[in-house]
Amino acid sequence: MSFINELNKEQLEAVENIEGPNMVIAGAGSGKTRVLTYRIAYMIKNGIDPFNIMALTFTNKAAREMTNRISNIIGNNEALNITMGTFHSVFSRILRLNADRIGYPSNFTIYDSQDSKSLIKDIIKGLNLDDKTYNTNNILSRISSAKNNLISPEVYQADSEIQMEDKMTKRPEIGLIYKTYVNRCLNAGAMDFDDLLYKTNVLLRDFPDALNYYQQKFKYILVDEYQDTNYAQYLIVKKLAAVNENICVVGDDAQSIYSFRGANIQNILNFKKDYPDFKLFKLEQNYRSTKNIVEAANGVISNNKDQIKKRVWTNNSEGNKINVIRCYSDNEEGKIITKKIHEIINFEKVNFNEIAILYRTNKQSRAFEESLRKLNIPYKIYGGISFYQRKEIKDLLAYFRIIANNKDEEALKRIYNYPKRGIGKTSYEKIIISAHEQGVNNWNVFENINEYNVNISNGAKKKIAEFTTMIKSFSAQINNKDAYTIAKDIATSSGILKELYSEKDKGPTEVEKYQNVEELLSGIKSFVNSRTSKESNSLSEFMLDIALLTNEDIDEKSEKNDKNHINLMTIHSSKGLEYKNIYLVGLEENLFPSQMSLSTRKDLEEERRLFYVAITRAKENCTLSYATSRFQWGNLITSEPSRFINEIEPKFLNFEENDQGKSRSLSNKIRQDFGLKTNKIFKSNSLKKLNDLHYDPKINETINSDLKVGYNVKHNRFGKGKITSIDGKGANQKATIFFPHHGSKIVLLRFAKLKIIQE
DNA sequence: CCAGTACTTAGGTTG
DNA sequence: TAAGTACTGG
Repeated sequence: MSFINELNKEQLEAVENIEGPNMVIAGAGSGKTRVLTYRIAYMIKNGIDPFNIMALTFTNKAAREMTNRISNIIGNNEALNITMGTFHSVFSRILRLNADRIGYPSNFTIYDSQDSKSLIKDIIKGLNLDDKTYNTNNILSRISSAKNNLISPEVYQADSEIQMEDKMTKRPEIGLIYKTYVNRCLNAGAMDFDDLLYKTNVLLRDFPDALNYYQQKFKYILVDEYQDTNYAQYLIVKKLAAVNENICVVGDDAQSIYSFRGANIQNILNFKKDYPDFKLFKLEQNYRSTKNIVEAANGVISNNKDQIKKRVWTNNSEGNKINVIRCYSDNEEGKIITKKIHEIINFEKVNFNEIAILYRTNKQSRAFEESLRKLNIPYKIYGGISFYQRKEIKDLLAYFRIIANNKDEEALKRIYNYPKRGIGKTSYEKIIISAHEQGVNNWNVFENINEYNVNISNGAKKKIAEFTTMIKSFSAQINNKDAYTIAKDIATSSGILKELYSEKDKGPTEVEKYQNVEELLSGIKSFVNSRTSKESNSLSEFMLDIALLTNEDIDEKSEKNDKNHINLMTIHSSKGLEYKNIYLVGLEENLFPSQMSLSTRKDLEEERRLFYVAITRAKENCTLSYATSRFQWGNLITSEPSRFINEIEPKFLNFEENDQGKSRSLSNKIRQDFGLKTNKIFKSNSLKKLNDLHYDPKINETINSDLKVGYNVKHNRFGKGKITSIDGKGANQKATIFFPHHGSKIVLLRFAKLKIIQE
């Protein structure tokens, strides 16, 4: 293998030490992926059977890319025999093989977080608890963190410390909710994301033969992004590696950004306790970024107390300073950044795919999306709602789910009356109550509606019988027909296709829904075509890890996957990626760092690591921007620049003038801003005050100064009308408009998108 | 049971 | 703002 000249000394050592416990601490841009791929290729070249290797990655995409790269290095398809993927996907497969041992059917459903939330909401309602004290999201994250720490409902309810915490927050029944939730999932033959890790631990704990089998099988274990593993993941790895101790973990404590998901930075710090004779390799040379970027990032991260000692350095050129741009509003930020991008594309001939806009929260993408569209710059938004999460897709999938697994309660809830078939919510609720009284699954009552004494009309009972007959007839066929044939049948017989087809003329959203369903069906068709004769092409097979796929996984497979676009994503999803030009936007206090992270050092340090991750994505140019005002839930809030800008040494920064308002934004004035601290949040009732003081006509383009009394305008909802008066100033400006069909209305100009009609 | 409407409330990152 | 829920009258 000719890799020796492609690796530096430390990298080479990390590649060649394949026995025993190893930890690779890999600074940003230090060639971590290269080390991992070469290491695995080296193992295979040295006679290790790929079937004995397990490599756990952070995303499915990373796993696919690594498999390809290894194949290229070793020159054959052996890499396909490595067990490689995310924790969730690898262990969901193992769980399916062993499902009967832990009381699950092998075709168990995987509940996504929508399903989990909906179930928890149900339980809270069923227990007659106040849904404000028992906030669904809070409860779910509490349950999730219990599972990630392998705390069972019984332990949860018995643990005095936990009980104390819940009493303090006046939610003593969380334990009961947790217990009910677990039972309902078991009853429905469903696992949520956390169960995939939790139940794997149960399997390895309670079934020594299974543990032994997988210990023998996975003689070599590699874990990427180890800093982002949680306790449940840690323990799985520890158990599997216990016999052979050929374990290699790779990570960077400075890039740990998933504690909200239970990730425990201690896992990386504790490695030496579990494996006292471990070897440590530090990759500190950064090959990605310029000196300015590397050193600016080092300075920022040094503000954190908890970290492994290392000094990331680079031989690359000094490069440009980091630009800082001030904007007046979120919309202006969108326009200015987009304009900058437009310029480098046109004048510096930068390719679209060398550019990324990174933000803290998904909703920030909107302003950029709009401006990019106006300038005709192709872009792709990563993350956001996955294809499989769309309502129309989930509805059809719910049919597939319940056909594969009749007990899937969340699927039943979605579709018992979709499309409308005359089974009302009241009837459904009566059935649930009856099922709970009898201690059976909801489906049991559905399929035997006449045997249970449920007080609903005979008409409704008849509809229910028709519905269950349909589902059962499909269930009977599911293993005899290929996925596409049966999926198409279901889409037709259920009435979904007809329903969506008939709504198509309502508007573009409806057309899109129909197209999405068509796309799902054609995806199933190509799934069927791609299967060899040895592989199952059933619908159940297709459904196996649908819940674990992200948009990126889907795009990757699709042929129209055109990479020539600029990239928009959250900082979290930018992990592991690099771009020549990074635009890091929304650098404001309370947004980044997020308001929720301000109360503890631990949370704030994680935000700082997130900031560190963000700037180290940049190879050559990094631009930071912030807006001094921003719309949030219909209210305008003012904001101060993020403290993180201040944490970069000034010698690395270049405060750029915002050329949309040169006269207003002198760089020394920007610096003054940094002295200010807390944000003032203006709620609706104090909006007036704000407008009188701060209003800038350029703040929001929707305010149309061209409007005058007497103009004929068109309103989205009310149609044509005539302006009879305009009053108020700035953002509070409103018009009274007379609409022939709706009478006189007063509208806020900043919300009403009025079009002037030329007479 | 259903459709249209008024009201409420959302804290953020993901497999 | 936007999404989801509760209410109301057909």
